[in-house]
Amino acid sequence: MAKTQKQNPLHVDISEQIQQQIIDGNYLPGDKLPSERELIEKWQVSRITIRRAIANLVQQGLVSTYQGKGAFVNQKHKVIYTLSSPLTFLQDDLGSQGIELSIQNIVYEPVTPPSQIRKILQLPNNKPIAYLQKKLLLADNEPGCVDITYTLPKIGRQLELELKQNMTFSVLERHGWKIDRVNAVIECTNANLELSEHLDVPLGHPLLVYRHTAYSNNCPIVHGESISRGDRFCYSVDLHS
Amino acid sequence: MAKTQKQNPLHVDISEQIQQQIIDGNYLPGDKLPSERELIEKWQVSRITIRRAIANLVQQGLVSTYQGKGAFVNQKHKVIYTLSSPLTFLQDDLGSQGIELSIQNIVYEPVTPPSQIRKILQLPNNKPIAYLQKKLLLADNEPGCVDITYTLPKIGRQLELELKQNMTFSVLERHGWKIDRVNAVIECTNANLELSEHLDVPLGHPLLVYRHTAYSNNCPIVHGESISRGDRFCYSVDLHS
DNA sequence: ACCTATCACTTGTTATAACAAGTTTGTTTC
DNA sequence: GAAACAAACTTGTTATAACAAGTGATAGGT
Repeated sequence: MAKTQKQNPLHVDISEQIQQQIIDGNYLPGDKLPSERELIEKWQVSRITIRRAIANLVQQGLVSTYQGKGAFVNQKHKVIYTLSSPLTFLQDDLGSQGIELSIQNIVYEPVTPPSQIRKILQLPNNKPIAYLQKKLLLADNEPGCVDITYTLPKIGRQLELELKQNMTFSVLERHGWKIDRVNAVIECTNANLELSEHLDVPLGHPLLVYRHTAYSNNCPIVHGESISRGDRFCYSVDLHS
Repeated sequence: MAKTQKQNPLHVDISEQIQQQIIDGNYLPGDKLPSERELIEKWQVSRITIRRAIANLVQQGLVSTYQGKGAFVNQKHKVIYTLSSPLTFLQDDLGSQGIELSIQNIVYEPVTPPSQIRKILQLPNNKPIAYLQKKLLLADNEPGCVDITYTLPKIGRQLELELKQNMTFSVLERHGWKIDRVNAVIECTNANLELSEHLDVPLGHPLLVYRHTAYSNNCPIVHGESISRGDRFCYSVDLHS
Protein backbone atom coordinates (compact mmCIF):
# COMPACT_ATOMS: atom_id res chain seq x y z
CA MET A 1 0.00 0.00 0.00
CA ALA A 2 1.46 3.32 -1.05
CA LYS A 3 -0.26 5.06 1.81
CA THR A 4 1.48 3.41 4.71
CA GLN A 5 4.85 2.65 3.14
CA LYS A 6 6.00 6.08 4.22
CA GLN A 7 5.83 5.30 7.93
CA ASN A 8 4.80 8.66 9.26
CA PRO A 9 5.24 9.39 12.95
CA LEU A 10 2.11 8.82 14.95
CA HIS A 11 1.58 12.51 15.60
CA VAL A 12 1.59 13.21 11.86
CA ASP A 13 -0.97 10.49 11.17
CA ILE A 14 -3.19 11.92 13.86
CA SER A 15 -2.89 15.54 12.74
CA GLU A 16 -3.50 14.53 9.14
CA GLN A 17 -6.64 12.69 10.15
CA ILE A 18 -7.94 15.60 12.18
CA GLN A 19 -7.12 17.92 9.28
CA GLN A 20 -9.15 15.71 6.98
CA GLN A 21 -12.08 15.96 9.37
CA ILE A 22 -11.77 19.74 9.28
CA ILE A 23 -11.68 19.71 5.46
CA ASP A 24 -14.67 17.38 5.39
CA GLY A 25 -16.56 19.88 7.51
CA ASN A 26 -16.89 17.69 10.57
CA TYR A 27 -15.39 20.62 12.44
CA LEU A 28 -16.38 24.05 11.21
CA PRO A 29 -14.49 27.31 11.72
CA GLY A 30 -15.00 28.34 15.32
CA ASP A 31 -15.70 24.81 16.51
CA LYS A 32 -13.83 23.36 19.44
CA LEU A 33 -11.81 20.22 18.88
CA PRO A 34 -12.12 17.42 21.44
CA SER A 35 -9.95 18.02 24.50
CA GLU A 36 -6.54 16.40 24.84
CA ARG A 37 -7.98 13.96 27.35
CA GLU A 38 -10.66 12.84 24.91
CA LEU A 39 -8.20 12.53 22.03
CA ILE A 40 -5.84 10.49 24.19
CA GLU A 41 -8.73 8.19 24.96
CA LYS A 42 -9.75 7.97 21.31
CA TRP A 43 -6.30 7.32 19.86
CA GLN A 44 -4.87 5.43 22.81
CA VAL A 45 -1.62 7.40 22.77
CA SER A 46 0.22 9.51 25.28
CA ARG A 47 -0.46 13.15 25.87
CA ILE A 48 2.84 14.23 24.34
CA THR A 49 1.81 12.66 21.04
CA ILE A 50 -1.60 14.30 21.01
CA ARG A 51 -0.06 17.64 21.90
CA ARG A 52 2.41 17.28 19.07
CA ALA A 53 -0.41 16.44 16.66
CA ILE A 54 -2.30 19.54 17.67
CA ALA A 55 0.91 21.57 17.45
CA ASN A 56 1.17 20.42 13.83
CA LEU A 57 -2.27 21.84 13.13
CA VAL A 58 -1.40 25.07 14.91
CA GLN A 59 1.75 25.37 12.82
CA GLN A 60 -0.26 24.90 9.67
CA GLY A 61 -2.53 27.73 10.81
CA LEU A 62 -5.58 25.51 10.92
CA VAL A 63 -6.38 25.75 14.61
CA SER A 64 -5.50 27.92 17.58
CA THR A 65 -5.29 26.86 21.19
CA TYR A 66 -6.26 28.80 24.28
CA GLN A 67 -5.17 27.81 27.75
CA GLY A 68 -8.08 26.74 29.85
CA LYS A 69 -10.46 26.70 26.90
CA GLY A 70 -9.38 24.33 24.19
CA ALA A 71 -8.34 24.13 20.54
CA PHE A 72 -10.51 25.87 17.97
CA VAL A 73 -10.70 25.73 14.18
CA ASN A 74 -9.63 29.02 12.60
CA GLN A 75 -11.54 31.23 10.23
CA LYS A 76 -9.88 31.57 6.88
CA HIS A 77 -10.62 34.82 5.07
CA LYS A 78 -7.96 37.45 4.93
CA VAL A 79 -7.83 41.20 4.73
CA ILE A 80 -6.46 42.43 1.42
CA TYR A 81 -3.93 45.24 1.11
CA THR A 82 -4.12 46.66 -2.38
CA LEU A 83 -0.82 47.76 -3.88
CA SER A 84 -1.87 50.12 -6.61
CA SER A 85 -0.55 53.13 -8.35
CA PRO A 86 -1.42 55.84 -7.64
CA LEU A 87 -1.19 54.80 -4.00
CA THR A 88 -4.44 54.18 -2.29
CA PHE A 89 -4.56 54.88 1.36
CA LEU A 90 -4.89 52.08 3.77
CA GLN A 91 -7.86 53.55 5.58
CA ASP A 92 -9.89 53.84 2.40
CA ASP A 93 -8.67 50.51 1.16
CA LEU A 94 -9.69 48.66 4.30
CA GLY A 95 -12.78 50.80 4.70
CA SER A 96 -14.07 49.49 1.40
CA GLN A 97 -13.76 45.99 2.84
CA GLY A 98 -15.79 46.99 5.87
CA ILE A 99 -12.85 47.03 8.24
CA GLU A 100 -12.22 49.74 10.77
CA LEU A 101 -8.61 50.77 11.15
CA SER A 102 -7.18 52.30 14.31
CA ILE A 103 -3.65 53.27 15.21
CA GLN A 104 -1.79 52.96 18.47
CA ASN A 105 1.57 54.71 18.74
CA ILE A 106 4.29 52.64 20.42
CA VAL A 107 7.47 54.65 19.86
CA TYR A 108 8.18 58.03 18.30
CA GLU A 109 11.67 59.40 18.72
CA PRO A 110 14.71 60.69 16.90
CA VAL A 111 17.43 58.07 16.66
CA THR A 112 20.70 57.33 14.93
CA PRO A 113 19.51 54.61 12.56
CA PRO A 114 21.55 51.54 11.64
CA SER A 115 23.97 51.99 8.76
CA GLN A 116 21.73 50.15 6.34
CA ILE A 117 18.92 52.63 6.89
CA ARG A 118 21.34 55.57 6.77
CA LYS A 119 22.41 54.51 3.32
CA ILE A 120 18.88 54.03 2.04
CA LEU A 121 17.72 57.43 3.29
CA GLN A 122 20.99 59.03 2.16
CA LEU A 123 21.56 60.63 5.55
CA PRO A 124 24.66 62.78 6.05
CA ASN A 125 27.47 60.96 7.82
CA ASN A 126 28.19 63.70 10.33
CA LYS A 127 24.68 63.92 11.73
CA PRO A 128 22.74 60.80 10.81
CA ILE A 129 19.42 61.40 12.53
CA ALA A 130 16.02 60.02 11.56
CA TYR A 131 12.71 59.73 13.32
CA LEU A 132 11.86 56.20 14.32
CA GLN A 133 8.20 55.39 14.70
CA LYS A 134 6.70 52.11 15.76
CA LYS A 135 2.97 51.90 15.64
CA LEU A 136 0.43 49.18 16.05
CA LEU A 137 -2.38 48.96 13.53
CA LEU A 138 -5.61 47.45 14.70
CA ALA A 139 -8.16 46.11 12.23
CA ASP A 140 -11.58 46.02 13.87
CA ASN A 141 -9.83 46.55 17.23
CA GLU A 142 -7.62 43.51 16.87
CA PRO A 143 -3.87 43.94 16.46
CA GLY A 144 -2.94 43.10 12.89
CA CYS A 145 0.19 44.98 11.89
CA VAL A 146 3.27 46.56 13.40
CA ASP A 147 4.53 49.46 11.34
CA ILE A 148 8.13 50.57 11.79
CA THR A 149 9.26 53.63 9.85
CA TYR A 150 12.31 55.84 9.63
CA THR A 151 11.52 59.34 8.43
CA LEU A 152 13.79 62.23 7.47
CA PRO A 153 14.31 64.49 10.53
CA LYS A 154 12.77 67.63 9.05
CA ILE A 155 9.58 65.73 8.35
CA GLY A 156 9.52 63.76 11.57
CA ARG A 157 9.97 66.87 13.68
CA GLN A 158 7.25 68.80 11.91
CA LEU A 159 4.56 66.18 11.63
CA GLU A 160 4.93 64.29 14.92
CA LEU A 161 1.41 64.78 16.19
CA GLU A 162 -0.25 63.81 12.96
CA LEU A 163 2.02 60.86 12.28
CA LYS A 164 1.20 59.46 15.67
CA GLN A 165 -2.42 59.10 14.76
CA ASN A 166 -2.52 58.55 11.03
CA MET A 167 -0.99 56.45 8.32
CA THR A 168 2.34 57.82 7.15
CA PHE A 169 1.63 58.30 3.47
CA SER A 170 -1.66 60.11 3.88
CA VAL A 171 -0.06 62.61 6.28
CA LEU A 172 2.81 63.21 3.91
CA GLU A 173 0.62 63.83 0.91
CA ARG A 174 -1.60 66.12 2.95
CA HIS A 175 1.43 68.26 3.68
CA GLY A 176 2.63 68.48 0.13
CA TRP A 177 5.12 65.65 0.08
CA LYS A 178 4.15 64.11 -3.19
CA ILE A 179 5.28 60.50 -3.32
CA ASP A 180 6.19 59.61 -6.87
CA ARG A 181 7.70 56.19 -6.34
CA VAL A 182 7.62 53.41 -3.81
CA ASN A 183 10.04 50.52 -3.98
CA ALA A 184 8.97 47.56 -1.95
CA VAL A 185 9.80 43.99 -1.09
CA ILE A 186 7.27 41.54 0.26
CA GLU A 187 8.56 38.65 2.27
CA CYS A 188 7.78 36.20 4.97
CA THR A 189 9.15 36.06 8.52
CA ASN A 190 8.27 34.50 11.79
CA ALA A 191 7.34 36.28 14.95
CA ASN A 192 10.08 36.86 17.45
CA LEU A 193 9.19 37.50 21.07
CA GLU A 194 8.56 41.25 20.68
CA LEU A 195 6.36 40.89 17.62
CA SER A 196 4.50 37.95 19.08
CA GLU A 197 3.52 40.10 22.03
CA HIS A 198 2.48 43.10 19.94
CA LEU A 199 0.46 41.05 17.49
CA ASP A 200 -0.86 38.59 20.04
CA VAL A 201 0.36 35.51 18.22
CA PRO A 202 2.50 32.59 19.32
CA LEU A 203 6.27 32.69 18.90
CA GLY A 204 7.22 31.77 15.35
CA HIS A 205 3.83 32.69 13.87
CA PRO A 206 4.18 33.47 10.15
CA LEU A 207 4.19 37.15 9.29
CA LEU A 208 4.10 39.15 6.08
CA VAL A 209 6.66 41.91 5.77
CA TYR A 210 6.19 44.84 3.41
CA ARG A 211 9.50 46.67 3.39
CA HIS A 212 9.31 49.89 1.45
CA THR A 213 11.17 53.03 0.53
CA ALA A 214 9.18 56.06 -0.60
CA TYR A 215 10.66 58.72 -2.87
CA SER A 216 9.61 62.31 -3.32
CA ASN A 217 11.30 64.26 -6.11
CA ASN A 218 13.58 61.28 -6.56
CA CYS A 219 14.84 61.54 -2.98
CA PRO A 220 14.10 58.89 -0.36
CA ILE A 221 12.05 60.37 2.46
CA VAL A 222 10.68 57.37 4.32
CA HIS A 223 11.82 53.82 4.80
CA GLY A 224 9.83 51.31 6.76
CA GLU A 225 8.47 47.88 7.37
CA SER A 226 4.85 46.88 7.81
CA ILE A 227 4.76 43.55 9.54
CA SER A 228 1.36 41.92 9.43
CA ARG A 229 -0.11 38.70 10.69
CA GLY A 230 0.29 36.27 7.83
CA ASP A 231 -2.91 34.50 8.74
CA ARG A 232 -5.05 37.61 8.44
CA PHE A 233 -3.59 39.73 5.66
CA CYS A 234 -2.45 39.49 2.08
CA TYR A 235 -1.31 41.84 -0.68
CA SER A 236 -3.00 42.37 -3.98
CA VAL A 237 -1.13 43.69 -6.99
CA ASP A 238 -2.05 44.39 -10.59
CA LEU A 239 0.52 44.22 -13.34
CA HIS A 240 -0.09 45.77 -16.75
CA SER A 241 2.06 45.60 -19.80
CA MET B 1 12.83 44.83 37.09
CA ALA B 2 10.78 45.13 33.96
CA LYS B 3 12.75 42.36 32.34
CA THR B 4 11.83 39.48 34.59
CA GLN B 5 8.37 40.54 35.67
CA LYS B 6 7.00 38.80 32.64
CA GLN B 7 7.92 35.30 33.85
CA ASN B 8 8.68 33.66 30.56
CA PRO B 9 8.71 29.88 30.36
CA LEU B 10 12.17 28.40 30.67
CA HIS B 11 12.28 27.30 27.06
CA VAL B 12 11.62 30.86 25.90
CA ASP B 13 14.38 32.27 28.09
CA ILE B 14 16.77 29.71 26.67
CA SER B 15 15.83 30.23 23.04
CA GLU B 16 16.01 34.02 23.50
CA GLN B 17 19.49 33.69 24.94
CA ILE B 18 20.68 31.47 22.13
CA GLN B 19 19.12 33.86 19.64
CA GLN B 20 21.06 36.71 21.20
CA GLN B 21 24.24 34.72 20.81
CA ILE B 22 23.43 34.23 17.15
CA ILE B 23 22.77 37.94 16.73
CA ASP B 24 26.00 38.76 18.52
CA GLY B 25 27.85 36.57 16.07
CA ASN B 26 28.91 33.91 18.54
CA TYR B 27 27.33 31.47 16.14
CA LEU B 28 27.68 32.31 12.47
CA PRO B 29 25.49 31.04 9.62
CA GLY B 30 26.39 27.44 8.98
CA ASP B 31 27.73 26.91 12.50
CA LYS B 32 26.51 24.00 14.56
CA LEU B 33 24.88 24.73 17.86
CA PRO B 34 25.92 22.67 20.88
CA SER B 35 24.20 19.30 20.99
CA GLU B 36 21.12 18.75 23.14
CA ARG B 37 23.24 16.83 25.63
CA GLU B 38 25.63 19.76 26.01
CA LEU B 39 22.82 22.30 26.32
CA ILE B 40 21.10 20.14 28.96
CA GLU B 41 24.37 20.11 30.87
CA LYS B 42 24.85 23.86 30.48
CA TRP B 43 21.32 24.90 31.46
CA GLN B 44 20.63 22.09 33.89
CA VAL B 45 17.20 21.42 32.45
CA SER B 46 15.49 18.40 30.98
CA ARG B 47 15.76 17.36 27.38
CA ILE B 48 12.15 18.29 26.66
CA THR B 49 12.85 21.89 27.60
CA ILE B 50 15.98 22.13 25.45
CA ARG B 51 14.17 20.57 22.54
CA ARG B 52 11.35 23.08 22.92
CA ALA B 53 13.86 25.94 23.03
CA ILE B 54 15.46 24.76 19.81
CA ALA B 55 12.01 24.24 18.28
CA ASN B 56 11.36 27.93 19.01
CA LEU B 57 14.43 28.88 17.01
CA VAL B 58 13.43 26.55 14.19
CA GLN B 59 9.98 28.15 14.12
CA GLN B 60 11.56 31.55 13.89
CA GLY B 61 13.56 30.34 10.92
CA LEU B 62 16.88 30.94 12.64
CA VAL B 63 18.18 27.40 12.73
CA SER B 64 17.48 24.06 11.10
CA THR B 65 17.97 20.65 12.62
CA TYR B 66 19.13 17.47 10.95
CA GLN B 67 18.69 14.08 12.53
CA GLY B 68 22.02 12.53 13.39
CA LYS B 69 23.94 15.75 12.72
CA GLY B 70 22.76 18.61 14.87
CA ALA B 71 21.22 22.08 14.76
CA PHE B 72 22.73 24.64 12.40
CA VAL B 73 22.36 28.38 12.04
CA ASN B 74 20.64 29.32 8.78
CA GLN B 75 21.87 31.58 6.04
CA LYS B 76 19.67 34.60 5.58
CA HIS B 77 19.74 36.02 2.06
CA LYS B 78 16.75 35.46 -0.10
CA VAL B 79 16.11 35.13 -3.78
CA ILE B 80 14.12 38.04 -5.16
CA TYR B 81 11.23 37.64 -7.59
CA THR B 82 10.73 40.91 -9.41
CA LEU B 83 7.12 41.81 -10.18
CA SER B 84 7.47 44.32 -12.95
CA SER B 85 5.54 45.45 -15.92
CA PRO B 86 6.18 44.51 -18.62
CA LEU B 87 6.61 41.06 -17.14
CA THR B 88 10.14 39.88 -16.84
CA PHE B 89 10.66 36.21 -17.12
CA LEU B 90 11.69 34.25 -14.14
CA GLN B 91 14.68 32.64 -15.81
CA ASP B 92 16.18 35.98 -16.76
CA ASP B 93 15.22 37.48 -13.44
CA LEU B 94 16.91 34.79 -11.42
CA GLY B 95 19.74 34.50 -13.91
CA SER B 96 20.69 38.08 -13.19
CA GLN B 97 21.03 37.09 -9.55
CA GLY B 98 23.34 34.25 -10.49
CA ILE B 99 20.80 31.54 -9.82
CA GLU B 100 20.20 28.62 -12.09
CA LEU B 101 16.59 27.62 -12.53
CA SER B 102 15.45 24.15 -13.48
CA ILE B 103 11.98 22.68 -13.83
CA GLN B 104 10.65 19.29 -12.89
CA ASN B 105 7.19 18.35 -14.08
CA ILE B 106 5.03 16.62 -11.47
CA VAL B 107 1.59 16.51 -13.05
CA TYR B 108 0.23 17.50 -16.45
CA GLU B 109 -3.30 16.45 -17.26
CA PRO B 110 -6.74 17.69 -18.27
CA VAL B 111 -9.10 17.93 -15.32
CA THR B 112 -12.46 19.31 -14.30
CA PRO B 113 -11.29 22.15 -12.09
CA PRO B 114 -13.03 23.20 -8.88
CA SER B 115 -15.88 25.67 -9.28
CA GLN B 116 -13.78 28.58 -8.07
CA ILE B 117 -11.27 28.06 -10.87
CA ARG B 118 -14.04 27.47 -13.39
CA LYS B 119 -15.45 30.87 -12.58
CA ILE B 120 -12.11 32.63 -12.79
CA LEU B 121 -11.25 31.10 -16.15
CA GLN B 122 -14.84 31.59 -17.39
CA LEU B 123 -15.12 27.97 -18.47
CA PRO B 124 -18.35 26.80 -20.09
CA ASN B 125 -20.62 24.95 -17.70
CA ASN B 126 -21.31 22.04 -19.99
CA LYS B 127 -17.70 21.07 -20.57
CA PRO B 128 -15.50 22.62 -17.90
CA ILE B 129 -12.07 21.27 -18.76
CA ALA B 130 -8.70 22.85 -18.02
CA TYR B 131 -5.16 21.58 -18.02
CA LEU B 132 -3.72 21.18 -14.56
CA GLN B 133 0.00 21.38 -14.24
CA LYS B 134 2.06 20.97 -11.11
CA LYS B 135 5.73 21.58 -11.44
CA LEU B 136 8.62 21.87 -9.10
CA LEU B 137 11.05 24.74 -9.58
CA LEU B 138 14.58 24.19 -8.43
CA ALA B 139 16.89 27.12 -7.77
CA ASP B 140 20.49 25.95 -8.01
CA ASN B 141 19.21 22.37 -7.88
CA GLU B 142 17.37 22.84 -4.61
CA PRO B 143 13.57 22.71 -4.52
CA GLY B 144 12.25 26.20 -3.99
CA CYS B 145 8.80 26.55 -5.47
CA VAL B 146 5.80 24.46 -6.41
CA ASP B 147 3.89 25.93 -9.31
CA ILE B 148 0.29 24.88 -9.84
CA THR B 149 -1.50 26.24 -12.90
CA TYR B 150 -4.81 25.79 -14.65
CA THR B 151 -4.65 26.59 -18.35
CA LEU B 152 -7.38 26.84 -20.97
CA PRO B 153 -7.73 23.49 -22.77
CA LYS B 154 -6.85 24.73 -26.24
CA ILE B 155 -3.56 26.09 -24.92
CA GLY B 156 -2.81 23.19 -22.64
CA ARG B 157 -3.34 20.65 -25.40
CA GLN B 158 -1.18 22.48 -27.88
CA LEU B 159 1.77 23.44 -25.74
CA GLU B 160 2.11 20.41 -23.45
CA LEU B 161 5.68 19.53 -24.31
CA GLU B 162 6.98 23.06 -23.94
CA LEU B 163 5.04 23.83 -20.79
CA LYS B 164 6.50 20.77 -19.14
CA GLN B 165 9.97 22.19 -19.44
CA ASN B 166 9.59 25.94 -19.34
CA MET B 167 7.96 28.70 -17.36
CA THR B 168 4.35 29.24 -18.33
CA PHE B 169 4.48 32.89 -19.33
CA SER B 170 7.52 32.65 -21.55
CA VAL B 171 5.98 29.77 -23.50
CA LEU B 172 2.73 31.64 -23.94
CA GLU B 173 4.39 34.79 -25.22
CA ARG B 174 6.58 32.77 -27.56
CA HIS B 175 3.42 31.38 -29.14
CA GLY B 176 1.72 34.69 -29.59
CA TRP B 177 -0.38 34.79 -26.44
CA LYS B 178 0.29 38.32 -25.42
CA ILE B 179 -0.38 38.78 -21.74
CA ASP B 180 -1.67 42.27 -21.14
CA ARG B 181 -2.65 42.00 -17.49
CA VAL B 182 -1.85 39.89 -14.47
CA ASN B 183 -3.87 40.15 -11.31
CA ALA B 184 -2.16 38.67 -8.31
CA VAL B 185 -2.38 38.19 -4.59
CA ILE B 186 0.61 37.52 -2.40
CA GLU B 187 0.02 35.76 0.86
CA CYS B 188 1.49 33.52 3.46
CA THR B 189 0.67 29.89 4.23
CA ASN B 190 2.23 27.00 6.00
CA ALA B 191 3.38 23.78 4.47
CA ASN B 192 0.99 20.88 4.63
CA LEU B 193 2.33 17.37 4.28
CA GLU B 194 2.37 17.30 0.47
CA LEU B 195 4.12 20.64 0.12
CA SER B 196 6.56 19.87 2.90
CA GLU B 197 7.66 16.80 0.98
CA HIS B 198 7.99 18.58 -2.36
CA LEU B 199 9.87 21.52 -0.93
CA ASP B 200 11.87 19.53 1.59
CA VAL B 201 10.81 21.58 4.58
CA PRO B 202 9.26 20.62 7.90
CA LEU B 203 5.50 20.52 8.33
CA GLY B 204 4.16 24.02 8.94
CA HIS B 205 7.13 25.78 7.38
CA PRO B 206 6.14 29.30 6.21
CA LEU B 207 5.51 29.62 2.51
CA LEU B 208 4.87 32.52 0.16
CA VAL B 209 1.95 32.12 -2.22
CA TYR B 210 1.69 34.12 -5.44
CA ARG B 211 -1.79 33.47 -6.77
CA HIS B 212 -2.30 34.99 -10.17
CA THR B 213 -4.63 35.23 -13.10
CA ALA B 214 -3.25 36.19 -16.48
CA TYR B 215 -5.36 37.88 -19.14
CA SER B 216 -4.87 37.99 -22.88
CA ASN B 217 -7.17 40.26 -24.89
CA ASN B 218 -9.10 40.79 -21.68
CA CYS B 219 -9.84 37.09 -21.32
CA PRO B 220 -8.39 34.96 -18.54
CA ILE B 221 -6.16 32.26 -19.98
CA VAL B 222 -4.17 31.01 -17.01
CA HIS B 223 -4.75 30.85 -13.28
CA GLY B 224 -2.19 29.52 -10.89
CA GLU B 225 -0.34 29.54 -7.64
CA SER B 226 3.39 29.71 -7.13
CA ILE B 227 4.15 28.45 -3.68
CA SER B 228 7.70 29.21 -2.58
CA ARG B 229 9.73 28.58 0.52
CA GLY B 230 9.24 31.68 2.62
CA ASP B 231 12.75 31.46 3.99
CA ARG B 232 14.39 31.60 0.58
CA PHE B 233 12.27 33.85 -1.60
CA CYS B 234 10.66 37.25 -1.62
CA TYR B 235 8.84 39.50 -4.07
CA SER B 236 9.95 42.90 -5.21
CA VAL B 237 7.51 45.45 -6.59
CA ASP B 238 7.82 49.02 -7.82
CA LEU B 239 4.90 51.41 -7.57
CA HIS B 240 4.81 54.63 -9.58
CA SER B 241 2.30 57.39 -9.42
C1' DA C 1 43.65 0.14 -0.94
C1' DC C 2 38.90 -0.81 -0.22
C1' DC C 3 34.96 -2.57 1.93
C1' DT C 4 32.36 -3.57 6.10
C1' DA C 5 30.90 -3.91 10.68
C1' DT C 6 30.66 -1.63 14.81
C1' DC C 7 30.37 2.02 17.99
C1' DA C 8 29.64 6.49 19.61
C1' DC C 9 27.39 10.33 18.72
C1' DT C 10 23.53 13.00 16.99
C1' DT C 11 18.27 14.24 16.71
C1' DG C 12 13.37 12.06 16.51
C1' DT C 13 9.48 9.68 18.74
C1' DT C 14 6.76 8.24 22.47
C1' DA C 15 5.32 7.01 27.34
C1' DT C 16 4.38 8.35 32.20
C1' DA C 17 4.14 11.68 35.73
C1' DA C 18 3.36 15.90 38.27
C1' DC C 19 2.26 20.46 38.85
C1' DA C 20 1.03 25.39 37.05
C1' DA C 21 -2.29 28.35 35.24
C1' DG C 22 -6.46 29.90 32.86
C1' DT C 23 -11.72 29.07 32.25
C1' DT C 24 -16.17 27.45 33.24
C1' DT C 25 -19.63 25.90 36.11
C1' DG C 26 -21.93 24.87 40.02
C1' DT C 27 -22.67 25.62 44.85
C1' DT C 28 -22.74 28.07 48.82
C1' DT C 29 -23.40 32.13 51.36
C1' DC C 30 -25.04 36.63 52.19
C1' DG D 1 -30.89 37.46 43.22
C1' DA D 2 -25.92 38.53 43.51
C1' DA D 3 -21.45 37.93 44.96
C1' DA D 4 -17.88 34.65 46.59
C1' DC D 5 -15.91 30.46 46.71
C1' DA D 6 -14.67 25.80 45.26
C1' DA D 7 -14.44 22.06 42.20
C1' DA D 8 -13.74 20.33 37.68
C1' DC D 9 -12.47 21.08 33.63
C1' DT D 10 -9.09 23.00 30.02
C1' DT D 11 -4.11 23.76 28.01
C1' DG D 12 0.93 24.91 29.42
C1' DT D 13 5.40 23.61 31.45
C1' DT D 14 8.82 20.53 32.93
C1' DA D 15 11.14 16.12 34.53
C1' DT D 16 12.61 11.26 33.66
C1' DA D 17 12.95 7.35 30.78
C1' DA D 18 13.56 4.35 26.81
C1' DC D 19 14.10 3.24 22.25
C1' DA D 20 14.35 4.47 17.01
C1' DA D 21 16.92 6.29 13.39
C1' DG D 22 20.41 8.91 10.93
C1' DT D 23 25.60 10.17 10.69
C1' DG D 24 30.46 9.83 11.01
C1' DA D 25 34.63 7.88 12.42
C1' DT D 26 37.29 4.03 13.60
C1' DA D 27 38.90 -0.59 13.64
C1' DG D 28 39.30 -4.89 11.27
C1' DG D 29 39.23 -7.88 7.57
C1' DT D 30 39.72 -8.86 2.70
